[in-house]
Amino acid sequence: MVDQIIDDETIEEMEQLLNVASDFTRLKILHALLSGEKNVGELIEIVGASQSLVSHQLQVLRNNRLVSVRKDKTRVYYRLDDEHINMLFEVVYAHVMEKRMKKEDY
Amino acid sequence: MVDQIIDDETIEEMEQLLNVASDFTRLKILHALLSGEKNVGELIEIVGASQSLVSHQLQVLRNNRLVSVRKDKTRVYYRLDDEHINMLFEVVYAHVMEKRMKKEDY
DNA sequence: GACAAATATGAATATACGTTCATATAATAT
DNA sequence: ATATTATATGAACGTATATTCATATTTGTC
Repeated sequence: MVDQIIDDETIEEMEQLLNVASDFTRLKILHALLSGEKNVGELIEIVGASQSLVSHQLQVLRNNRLVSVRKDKTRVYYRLDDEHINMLFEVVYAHVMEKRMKKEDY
Repeated sequence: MVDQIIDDETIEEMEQLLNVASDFTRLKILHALLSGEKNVGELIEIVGASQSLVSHQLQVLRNNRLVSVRKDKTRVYYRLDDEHINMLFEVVYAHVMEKRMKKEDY
């Protein structure tokens, strides 16, 4: 399926998505959202980063449409806007685990 | 499966993998290798980047064990060292395609 | 050994970006 | 209206890294 020719524009878009995903703070946010929507305060708590940092990174996730927003009074709730994020997590997680195995029997 | 608690060390390793994958040149190299092993000269041709750049990026892929190496006389052949790369490609590709659909009916 | 071809490596540069700090905005409550 | 809570935003800084240029290394051939 993917072992066809992929044009450069598509590769660039793939690069873009992977770039957004390849940050510790954003990964923690995405992971937190796997179990359902959370507001910013909750995310700050779970991720363990500063308010400003979490807010900035949420902006990045928003701009790239990985998350969508819902406002309720003063709270802002974020949730995953993409079913593929789950699969992305699965694949990357599986990779990391396998590499860990291989390392053990060096 | 992944909607469990994932410790920070694992997240860091996921970040690391995604970082390696999130580069245009490296993505093109990985994509070229999906169809089978290639030597450096062939990769330079396919990717359309300079000899130095391809060689540098191959080093990054090597260091992170995404590719493995085989030498034959003066040629060096690279191939994917991981079955998950295929799946990673599939997932990211699917994501990009879906986002493209959604954009069309803005 | 000298030379050529294939690949790797090191230094230098420029740019992108993650994080912090300070401040702004928006909504609610008193 | 003021104060408070929740969230967003802008500037500044430091660091990581992609790319280029020049040079080194390795292997094979003459």
